Amino acid sequence: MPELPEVETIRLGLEKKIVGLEITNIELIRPKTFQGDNKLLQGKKVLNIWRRAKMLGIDLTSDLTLLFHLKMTGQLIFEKGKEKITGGHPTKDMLGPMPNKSTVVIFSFDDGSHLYFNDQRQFGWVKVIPTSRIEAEEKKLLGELGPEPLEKDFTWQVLKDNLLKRKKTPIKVALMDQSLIAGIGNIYTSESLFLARVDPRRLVNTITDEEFKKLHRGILDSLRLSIEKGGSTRAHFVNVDGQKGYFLDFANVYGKDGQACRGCPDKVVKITQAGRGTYFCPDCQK
DNA sequence: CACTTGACCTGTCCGC
DNA sequence: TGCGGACAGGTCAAGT
Repeated sequence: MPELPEVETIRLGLEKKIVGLEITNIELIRPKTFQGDNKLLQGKKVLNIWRRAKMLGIDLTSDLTLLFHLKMTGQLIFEKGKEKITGGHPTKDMLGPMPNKSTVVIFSFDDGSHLYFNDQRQFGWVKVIPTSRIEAEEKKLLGELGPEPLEKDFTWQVLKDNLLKRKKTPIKVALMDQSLIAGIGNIYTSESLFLARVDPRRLVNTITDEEFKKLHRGILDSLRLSIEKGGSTRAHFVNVDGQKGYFLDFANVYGKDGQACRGCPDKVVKITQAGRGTYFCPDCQK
C-alpha cells in the first residue's frame, strides 16, 4: 500500500490527533509484527510524528521512537474511544468497528482513544528504536535510503546522479529502488514516467538531461497532487479517520490498462517489470 | 553486477 | 456455487 503520499497523509493525520497523548497500553494481537519491548512504552508521551521514505516514526519521551513500515496493506486508524457512535462515523462507515480481523497491534492512550495498526497481509512491522541514534545510524536502523523527493535540495541533477548508479536498469525499476530515491513505489513511477513522456523500459543510461528534467517535474507534480487528494486508494489505503484518498481519480495511466489514453487515440498498456505491473501509453511515452 | 523469481501473508476477482 | 490461478500501494534473500 502506502507510498510516500499515503504515508504522508497518515503522518499529517496523526500529527493532529496523538501529539501530547500518553500511551497507557499496547496490545500485541500478532506479536511477530512488533519488534522490541512493548512494556518500555507504558507512560510515554507522543512528541512528534515524522516520515522517511515509506516509513513513519512516532517519537516518544525517554528517547524512544516507534518506527512503522506499512508495506502493502498496513493501516493506522485512530479512534476516540469515548465517543459513542451514532449513525455516521467515518471509521465505522468505511471499515466497520475496530478492532477487526486484520488488527495486529492496538495502542491505547490516556484520554481513552486508540490507535489501531491493521494489516491484512501482515507484511508490515513496527519496532522500538532509540530516537537519539537515528540520525547517526540511519543506514542500520532505517536501511539504505536515497534523497527525499520533496526536499528542497532534490534537484533534477540529484535525480540524475542517483539513478545513474544503476546505468543498465530499466528506468521504472530504478525509480522503485529506495536506495536511489526514497518513497516512490508502483503507482508514482508509472504516473511520473507518463508525465515525463518516457517509456518505462528505457535503460537509465539512455535518458537525456531534458528527460531527467521532465521526470523530476513529473515526480514532484504527481506526489504533490496525491498528497492534496489524500493519497491513492486501490483497495486498502485509508487515512487515520478511515477515509479513502482520491488521487487515482486523477491518474493518467496507473490501473488504466485497456482504457483510452488522455491525450492520444491509443490505449494504456500494462506490462510486467521486476514482477510488478507497469502502466504506460506506448504512443505518448518514447 | 544486473536482473528475475520466490517468499512472506490474506483476500478478492475472474474464468471455467 | 466451487475451485484454481492471478494479482494486490513492498522488500528481502536466493538464484541465473
